[in-house]
Amino acid sequence: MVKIENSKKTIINLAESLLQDKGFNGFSYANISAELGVKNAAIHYHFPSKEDLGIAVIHRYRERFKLWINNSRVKDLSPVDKLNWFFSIYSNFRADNGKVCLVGSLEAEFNSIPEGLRKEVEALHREMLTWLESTLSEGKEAGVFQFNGTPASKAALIYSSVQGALQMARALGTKKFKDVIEQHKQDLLVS
Amino acid sequence: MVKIENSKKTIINLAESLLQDKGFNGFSYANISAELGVKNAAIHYHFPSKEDLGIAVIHRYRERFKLWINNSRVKDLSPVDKLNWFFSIYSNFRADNGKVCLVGSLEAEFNSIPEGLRKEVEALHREMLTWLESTLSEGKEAGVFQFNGTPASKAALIYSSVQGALQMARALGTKKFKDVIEQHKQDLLVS
DNA sequence: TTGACAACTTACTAACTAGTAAGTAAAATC
DNA sequence: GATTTTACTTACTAGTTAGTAAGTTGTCAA
Repeated sequence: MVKIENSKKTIINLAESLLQDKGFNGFSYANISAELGVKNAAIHYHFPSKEDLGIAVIHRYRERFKLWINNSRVKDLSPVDKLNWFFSIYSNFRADNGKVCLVGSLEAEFNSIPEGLRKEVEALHREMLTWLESTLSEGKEAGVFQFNGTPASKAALIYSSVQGALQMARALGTKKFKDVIEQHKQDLLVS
Repeated sequence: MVKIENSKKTIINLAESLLQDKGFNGFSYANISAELGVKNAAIHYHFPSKEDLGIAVIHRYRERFKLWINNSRVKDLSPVDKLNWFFSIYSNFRADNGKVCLVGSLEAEFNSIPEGLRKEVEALHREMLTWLESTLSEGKEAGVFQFNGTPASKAALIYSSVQGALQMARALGTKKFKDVIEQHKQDLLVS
């Protein structure tokens, strides 16, 4: 009998990677079990349904994001550095590896994924938008960001753009993604 | 024997709708044949493989986009109205019906779709970006648009944002999409 | 040392997937 | 009027999917 080390964590890691790579409808339990050298029933033991597995991936990401933004290494940054940190989540490793945002991947397939997973995606999206909004607000008040409109709609613009740009990078290359990030900075930063 | 009227066109219509709704890996030939009241082999007669069908959908969209932008009803518009026309493609009917951009849908699943389809998606994306870039360029020269950076990267920003915002609308509602469009106008238009 | 429990395997199912080969009916062409 | 072509149906396949029930093994606690 093959024992998986840190089974739950290892399975979630793999599922997260597959989600970003192939999408929810693009991977199967067989992909995971084959990779780990176990039978598919071993995956079902930990996550009875695919919906459970998907939810676990997003839930962990929500917890992680909450930890990040409340950790002093992010919380105490200047608004400009907070924004750079946010962009770096996607620039380092994701765009270069053809991976996309979990939220974007699942929202693209939103009408063909289970109900419970949709709720989880919605919650994550709201949480990330809320953080981005308050960061923009903070920066505007501090006089380092300039933009018209509300912080909420500017946050929605930036977030949706990052989401779309990661997908764009797959077809048109990483450079396009980096161009978009630079453009956001030019639009936003007071020079 | 049930005869489909305008069979090829009707099948492509349905496939396009399913693509925008469920994604490439989220629909099957059975969905289409059931909807039309025929057998799945009837669909295979017109489009031997699913890749063929996907390519046909994107190819038709490319032709349609080319016709639109070369038609005087769009070509002769002012830059501002061209941009409004572009936004209206997505505002009217797509965002409200939970449908997303074809390009976005397929790029989100890029690593789990057939090779030939990827090429077609890439071509469509390039064509749309090129048009948007030249529209932005035209508007900047005419003094009706204001933005830093190159028209190319501003075009990539706007396009990726529309793509992401359509996906966002599914989880967070249509209003969020409309906020993003308004924000783009505020960012861009000379007041 | 025993028993309980966790983490698997074995072996299976029912439903669905894209795709095919051969047959049929109606319409168009000769 | 005969023949060819188009657009389907019938009937099937091999592979994959998520999911389950029952059995096995290794570990840890009493």
